[in-house]
Amino acid sequence: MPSDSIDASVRPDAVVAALREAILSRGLVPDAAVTEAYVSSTYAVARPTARIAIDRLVTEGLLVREPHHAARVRRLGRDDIDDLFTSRAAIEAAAVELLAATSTVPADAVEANRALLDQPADAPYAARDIAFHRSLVNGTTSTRLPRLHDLLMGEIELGIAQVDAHRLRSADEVAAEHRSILDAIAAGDVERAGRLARAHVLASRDGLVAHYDSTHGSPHDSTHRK
Amino acid sequence: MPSDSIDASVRPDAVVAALREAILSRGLVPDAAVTEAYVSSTYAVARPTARIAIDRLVTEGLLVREPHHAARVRRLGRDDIDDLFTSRAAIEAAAVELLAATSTVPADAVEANRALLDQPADAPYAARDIAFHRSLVNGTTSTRLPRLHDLLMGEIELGIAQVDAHRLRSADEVAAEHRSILDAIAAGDVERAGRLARAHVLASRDGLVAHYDSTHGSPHDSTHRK
DNA sequence: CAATACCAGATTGTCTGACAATGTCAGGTG
DNA sequence: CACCTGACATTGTCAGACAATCTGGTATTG
Repeated sequence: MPSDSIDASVRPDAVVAALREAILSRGLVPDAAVTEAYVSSTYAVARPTARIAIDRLVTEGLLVREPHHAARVRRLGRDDIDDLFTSRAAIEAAAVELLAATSTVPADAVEANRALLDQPADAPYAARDIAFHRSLVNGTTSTRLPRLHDLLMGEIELGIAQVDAHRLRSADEVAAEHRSILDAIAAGDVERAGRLARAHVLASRDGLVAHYDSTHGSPHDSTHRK
Repeated sequence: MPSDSIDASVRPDAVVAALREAILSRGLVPDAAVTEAYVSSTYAVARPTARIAIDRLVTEGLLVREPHHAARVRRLGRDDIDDLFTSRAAIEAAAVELLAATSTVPADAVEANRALLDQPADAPYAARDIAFHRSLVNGTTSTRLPRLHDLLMGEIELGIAQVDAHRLRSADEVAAEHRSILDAIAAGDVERAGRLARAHVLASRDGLVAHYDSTHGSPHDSTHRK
């Protein structure tokens, strides 16, 4: 009972936000059925409205649905994590290259990275890390790159929640890499900025995938599909 | 769009397809109002169903909507074209690099490129060109890259329809570049394949933008609000 | 005569309630 | 024990209704 903290203006949006929160906080575990009736009664909206909210989360990739079946919370596998971060690396590299081309360092990216260091060393920093990356992409003049990035980040947040990986690397280490990316942008070094950004994201990918393998046992797969 | 909704028997999906067709074929011109009532009566569905269809096209970017206003067919400006192709270049380069890493040449990409050459020289080749690019991205093992690519291509098709640009370059020329990309993939040359793919898409961008400038004269554009 | 207040129409945003289609699963039957 | 059947759960869609909100024009007012 997340209570009815929904007096937002647009109803379906509020429901989407509440549902997303529930999913990402693992209030709804992977494979859990999310029926229209459940959403309808939990958030005190009509079933059509609940249906719309579920629809949106399906297109966001947080829920999956087959015809005439209840939607379920998506379970991300090793290959999904791999794919998500590989795609994300491409987007972020492109964004960072755009920034470097005009030596534009987004102010809130700097701010976000500072916040990352101000945290106590043992605090989970995933949210602040993500904030940094988002502000990088949002700092470009592009409107499509943030759109694509958001799409990926929604699923990635789900993946991070499912692969219960806190602090695979230290916040200091991560922040230092962020710093070097910002430096390359400021220097207008397009090639280096892009390379660093790509490497940074791919390192996260490899860390997560390795962690996934070590916790889920199965050691072989790679580019094979299920 | 064709990303997940494979069941065409679903009403809203059918309406979405029909509406998209109408928009891309310019049956609905830019800035034309698309009210729920219009969709409802035109396609003989209830208003809620029409609303859902409009919703989807808004998230696809073909329609724009402000609260309490009718949705309108999106008008793409110079900056939009630029942004779309720049983002697309990043996606396609990433896809082609994935293919080259395993020297995987998608069979239907070869086929699509052959079809491009078999066309009479003066025929519009936009559809076949797009088919080639789609099959490249779909040929990867990634599931997210095609999703992102589709999102961009939907808007890009709209842009190509709006900027009435037939054959800025000859089909032969385009097919030759495709050929060299396929060669690089077959050779497993990741760097070269990515570079060629990026250049190929950016060349299209520059051609379209130049054409836009020459036909629309004024260097201003984008969504005009009052 | 100009500026403002206000009213009517259009359109969206959401609800209630209903019904058919489809998929699931437990029980009964041979 | 395999198989059929029918109740149940859930989705997919519809119809109609009503309040909220925006637009544009008209009437009121200074």
